[in-house]
Amino acid sequence: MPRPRRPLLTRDRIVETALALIDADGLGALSTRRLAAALGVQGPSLYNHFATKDEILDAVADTVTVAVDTSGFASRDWLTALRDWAWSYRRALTAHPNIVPYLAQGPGRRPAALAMADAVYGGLVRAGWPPARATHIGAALRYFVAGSALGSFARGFVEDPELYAAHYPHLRQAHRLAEHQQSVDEGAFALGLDALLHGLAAEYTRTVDTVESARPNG
Amino acid sequence: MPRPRRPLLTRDRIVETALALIDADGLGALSTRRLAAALGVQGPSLYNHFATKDEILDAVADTVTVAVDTSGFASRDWLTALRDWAWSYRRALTAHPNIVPYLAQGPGRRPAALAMADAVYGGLVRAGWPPARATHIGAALRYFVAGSALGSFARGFVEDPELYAAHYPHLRQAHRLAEHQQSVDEGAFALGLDALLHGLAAEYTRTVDTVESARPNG
DNA sequence: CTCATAAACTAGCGGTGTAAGTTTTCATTC
DNA sequence: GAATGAAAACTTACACCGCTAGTTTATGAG
Repeated sequence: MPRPRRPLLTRDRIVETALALIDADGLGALSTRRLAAALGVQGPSLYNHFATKDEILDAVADTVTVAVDTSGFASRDWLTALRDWAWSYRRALTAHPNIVPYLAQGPGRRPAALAMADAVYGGLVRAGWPPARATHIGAALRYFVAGSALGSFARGFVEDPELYAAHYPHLRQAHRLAEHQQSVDEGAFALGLDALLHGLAAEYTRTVDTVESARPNG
Repeated sequence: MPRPRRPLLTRDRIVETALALIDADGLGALSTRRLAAALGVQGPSLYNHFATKDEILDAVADTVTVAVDTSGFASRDWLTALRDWAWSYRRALTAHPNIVPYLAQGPGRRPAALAMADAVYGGLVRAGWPPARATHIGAALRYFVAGSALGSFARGFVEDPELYAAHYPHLRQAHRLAEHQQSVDEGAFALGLDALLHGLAAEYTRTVDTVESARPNG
């Protein structure tokens, strides 16, 4: 088949289909040939639109990140903004957990990821956090959200009662974690996020408020 | 070459070499053929000692986990034990960051990972946390530690000043993050862990202490 | 001494990412 | 409107991948 009258592929169609395949069968199951087949095309044709497979994955990762809402940093207090962002971030990632290991490596050159980092860091600095602290806070929350979305904690435990009964006395009920996967994973996230933010709020009054009030114009 | 007089391979030697290759060149660069070559052997010979490549990776992941110290749960208060464990866990993972994406998928059937989960959960329950809360706390800390070790936050940002200058005003200094990688990553971890534990301590006095004192024998 | 097992080998299957070169169509310029 | 160069599909091919099957020979147990 030569060049068709109307292109069979577009970058958007490729990314969309790749995400669907990743969601359905996992990151490891995405090959250029399978992706091309799903698009009704031969493998190498993809390279007319992307230079490498990683470039496709970058685009997929960024479309997932686009869904993250950072608008709170423009309109709410920093603590509320942080909480809303963290939940939105988590929702975006858990909607497509299989891409998380790729995405979690950092923003790289992906526009949506960079825009998110920019909004978070900017919001924290504007709220009065010293730059170094703002970096640390953004990183710490990213650690927590990415870790929570990287894989289900609950599904990490095999559903085999005998495995635990023998050698791990406290894990006797671990084989039942999978049943309650969502409530376990989400409950752990909620608890951890609340604790984290509680601790940050205390730190804020301890450092930022103190510094503000010590300044002539504070 | 037929069966040699003394075995060329042992499970330990395979795991050791695999970890060294992963440390040096990344998880993606570990192939059975490259691993075998590093051991002075042909690829398929590995399958006399391990059934699949994943079984090798499981063994590698578990040797990394063995280094994690959970002894605090037997001798210290739960908050100190949690802090010591988290730091030890982080040190073990950051010593071999390339295996973290594999290891972070859950304990599976890996003995060291299960023993760690057992110690943490058991310690928290013994300290008075309700079982569901103990699960959440263990999961939340695992999220945070795994997320922090999954990849450097600092190295996630490209060292290209122009990338940021144009569109991401608050990230103007992001290209310099790599210079301070360790202090950024570790500072973020320290800040986040302190905040998390601070929040958990508050939660403890709010729930567990209250319940204890409300019980007849409290 | 016999013989099943263990531990290496070679050959090969179906799959991978991607480079190279071909063909035809589209869009632009004279 | 003709010429031309880029675009977008194709086929072929390479080097590598995990793993299976079958072969050979040394080992260790009966």
